[in-house]
Amino acid sequence: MTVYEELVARGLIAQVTDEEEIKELINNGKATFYIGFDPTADSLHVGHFMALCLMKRLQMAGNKPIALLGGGTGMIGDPSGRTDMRQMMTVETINHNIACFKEQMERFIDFSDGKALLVNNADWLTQLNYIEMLREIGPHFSVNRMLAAECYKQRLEKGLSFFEFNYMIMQSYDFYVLYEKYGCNMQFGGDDQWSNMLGGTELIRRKLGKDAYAMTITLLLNSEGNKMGKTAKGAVWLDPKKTSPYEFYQYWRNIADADVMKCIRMLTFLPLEDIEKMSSWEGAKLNEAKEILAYELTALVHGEKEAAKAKEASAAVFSGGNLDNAPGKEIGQEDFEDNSIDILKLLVLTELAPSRSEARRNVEQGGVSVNGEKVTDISKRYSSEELQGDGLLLKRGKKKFCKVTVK
RNA sequence: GGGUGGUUUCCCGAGUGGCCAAAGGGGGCAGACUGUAAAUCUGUUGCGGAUGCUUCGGUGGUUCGAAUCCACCACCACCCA
Repeated sequence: MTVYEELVARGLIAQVTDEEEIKELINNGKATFYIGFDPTADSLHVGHFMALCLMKRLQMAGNKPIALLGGGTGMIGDPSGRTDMRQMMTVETINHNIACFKEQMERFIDFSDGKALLVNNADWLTQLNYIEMLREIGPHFSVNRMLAAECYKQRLEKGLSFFEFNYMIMQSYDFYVLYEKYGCNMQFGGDDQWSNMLGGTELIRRKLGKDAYAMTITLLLNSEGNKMGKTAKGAVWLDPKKTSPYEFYQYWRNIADADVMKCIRMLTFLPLEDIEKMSSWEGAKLNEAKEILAYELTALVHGEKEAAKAKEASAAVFSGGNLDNAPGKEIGQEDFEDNSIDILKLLVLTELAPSRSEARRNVEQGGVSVNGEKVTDISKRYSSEELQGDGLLLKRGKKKFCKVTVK
């Protein structure tokens, strides 16, 4: 099976500019392609992860990836598919984020010996001279056409500033620069990037009379049509300090039935034959698929060891067993009053509840238990002796646990 | 530059002087049911143990009392230039 066929089979490809050409290039390792990452946060998330996996797949097939960090484009912010403007970031924040991205990317992609490149578009975008720039590439863009682009639709109703409108031009210019500098002949990106990417291929054609190609990756949506990898509290991060391996594992373990197979197909590296076998699983059996998905992804992102720990902790917490790896929290002597601590404070300290009010509600509604026993008294206190040794296993709701011990 | 409309709690959106911590919906959380799924039903959803405290773009003002009235400022949308 060729790489291209595999990508199709996994449902990763959304749109392509020229299917035959792209097949030919990537199947034969002749593509030099780039994917852009704007440094919008201090960690990559699941959406980026898909892009990185794609890079890896193509790299394994002999193609050369370029990871483009958006130190320049990040100064503007992509308005595609958004209803409001992104918050402008300071240069310091952008640089910090870039450093974080770099570190995480190096764990996935092999950048040694020029097998892949890591570049920052701030290197050329910030050097541009406004007038020169306008004369050089301005004539190649039609405002009429830009406005017709799907990605601006929402913004044309809510308002789009000239500032953001330029994003597409910057991204197109990136592609052009990379083509000239590194012979980059292909761009990949999320499906929401389609318009921006076409801008690039068109600019290259108009300026250089050469063909370049673009391909978008299917956005990972759940059965309700929302982007995956997002929780009420925000994104599911790849940085273990922001989303612990346990939380990461749990996110995938709790996925909806309708989405499991799609995720396994799109996100894991399991062979397609194995995935085929799983696709007939139904009902409770699907739970096994969820375990596999959670384990595989956690292993890819955090390593086998962390994945095994997360799996064990989950098993322990949900069906009994060794709790050593369960999420835990140590509290200090200073948190005690008269050598004891009340249940609400424990819930807040362990971050199982965001505030005492919320914690109180949880207790009142019968959602809190300690060492398996339901707690209904909001003024219940625990002495520091009770927290010695193995500590207490606090549980809020069905899925949130924390083992509290004293320092 | 001129005009009109707007800015409400996580989001949408009601509220136009006291009965407002603020309707309704979405989302979240908890409970029941289950398979750590979905659907459904119930409760809950600013902070605080409580008398209470802090919120309705910002700043001042009117009033016994303001999310609601006035002034100025900021931001946004639409229309006219």
